[in-house]
Amino acid sequence: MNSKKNLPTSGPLEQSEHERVRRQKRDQLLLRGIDPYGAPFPNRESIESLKKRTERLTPDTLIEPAPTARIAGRIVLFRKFGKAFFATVQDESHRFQIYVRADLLGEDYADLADSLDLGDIVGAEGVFFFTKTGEPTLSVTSLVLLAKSVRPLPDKWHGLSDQEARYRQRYVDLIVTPDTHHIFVTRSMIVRFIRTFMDRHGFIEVETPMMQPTPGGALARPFSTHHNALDMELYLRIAPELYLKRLIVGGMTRVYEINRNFRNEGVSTRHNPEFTMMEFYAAYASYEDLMSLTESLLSSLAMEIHGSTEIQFGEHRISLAHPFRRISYLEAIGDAFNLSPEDYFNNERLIEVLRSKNLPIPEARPGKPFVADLLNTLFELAVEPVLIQPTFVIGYPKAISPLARSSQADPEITDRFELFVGGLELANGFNELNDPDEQLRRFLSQQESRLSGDLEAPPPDYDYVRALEFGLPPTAGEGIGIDRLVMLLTNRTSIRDVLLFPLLRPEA
RNA sequence: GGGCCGAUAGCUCAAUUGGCAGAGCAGCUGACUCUUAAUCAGCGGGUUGGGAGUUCGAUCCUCCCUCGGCCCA
Repeated sequence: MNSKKNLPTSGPLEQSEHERVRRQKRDQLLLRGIDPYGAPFPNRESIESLKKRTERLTPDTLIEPAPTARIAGRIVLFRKFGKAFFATVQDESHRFQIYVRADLLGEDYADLADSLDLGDIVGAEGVFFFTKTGEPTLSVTSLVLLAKSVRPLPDKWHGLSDQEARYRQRYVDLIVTPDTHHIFVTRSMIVRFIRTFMDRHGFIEVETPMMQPTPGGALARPFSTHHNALDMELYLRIAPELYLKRLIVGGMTRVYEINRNFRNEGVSTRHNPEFTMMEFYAAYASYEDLMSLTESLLSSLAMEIHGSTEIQFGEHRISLAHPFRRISYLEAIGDAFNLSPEDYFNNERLIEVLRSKNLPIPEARPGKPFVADLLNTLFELAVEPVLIQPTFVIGYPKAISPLARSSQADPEITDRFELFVGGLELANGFNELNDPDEQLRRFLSQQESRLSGDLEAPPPDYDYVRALEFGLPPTAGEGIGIDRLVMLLTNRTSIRDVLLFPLLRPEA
């Protein structure tokens, strides 16, 4: 039996000496009639606002009466003297120094000063002044403890560098890592900008089911769950696609949705089981229109976030100025491997190339065109990694694009594009299939793959076919991976750095 | 799924052919009413991720497990 288990504790977690000391301080405060988890602190001014309000003052121009202020935040630095102390208070990512003197606080000083710790949350009221060294400071006339922190913060200088701890205890990471706070503020700005952009372009934002009786709109394994009252199986959506197109049938001409998709797949620096996508559909438009819209969105977004269309991503300098480069899928592969057009769909030739480059040969999968996997392997290994500057890949063969509409000019090619930036697949768009009979045939063919073991093939959605039978106008649709876009614009190579709470295994 | 790397005090990190596990910050005690990573003096703090093996002796070597990071698939 661990001796620590015998010590007083309010929870199941073991306590360090630090915690025991802090809990004792907290209990002392209670005995003196001070609530360590104080009341609300109304009419508080943010430190950001206080700094803005006083930023033009200098020690020479500060005249009586000096401004007063009422702020609140967490003590992140603490410099104590005999009967006075300086503390740095943090509110959001902003910091302000307060100066607390026994002779100004009277009896309150002794009660509080001895029991304050780094990490405590306080409210302070006082008068603005400059110290000898010119630091803007609040001379405190009233100080209240708003929340006692009974766990010590990480090293005030080194912060939290253990990646695992930063993901698992994001609350601590946010307190001590200004960069982390900044990423999520930026993420919010990005999403807000996209919404405004889409609204300005005549799209309306909609919300469609996250729980679907028939998962569809992508090739991926879904998460499943159960609805008790209706006693039915439901699936967390892998894409909103089929619902959004139903809305186009219903007469909405431009819709978008920014929300989570769920795919029951592995976790990596580029994949999280739940991730955020924007999907949007425009009736009467073509995938060419969507490419233009995407170029415009990305370059104006870069201007908004960075004040420039030039951004840094890892070792690369990337220009998001439009237009973006366009290349053909097959030609890109052909160029990389010195193939002639008659080799493009020749399985033996493609396998030969893979062998010669010592690349893995994919296994044939039931119900899936083998050539698609061969081409994709070549594409992913030789083409994607070098697509650093924004590039639209177009001209995808029908064999690897089961959801897209065939081109009128060349039935073997689809009217589809994918956008790559910094080696990341960022967007995927195409002209939508609107022939209900062809749609049904593709559903049934996918059903066959499904029955022969392809767990990524979705089941037929007969209601969607019925919707198409009422008539879907020619429509172009696109999905943009929001997490990857945030990675790009915040220069992060792991998706976990742009998710507040990435999925991790349970703690040991 | 595979390879490499990592897990030591609350945090950041040391250490030992295999021989009492150390520092800085944080904490505690004391001094100090203009500091800003405050300073000065003193003190306490460890199941070295978990388990097994080898050994007189394991934080260190071997094996298994857990969690994470990076790369590959």
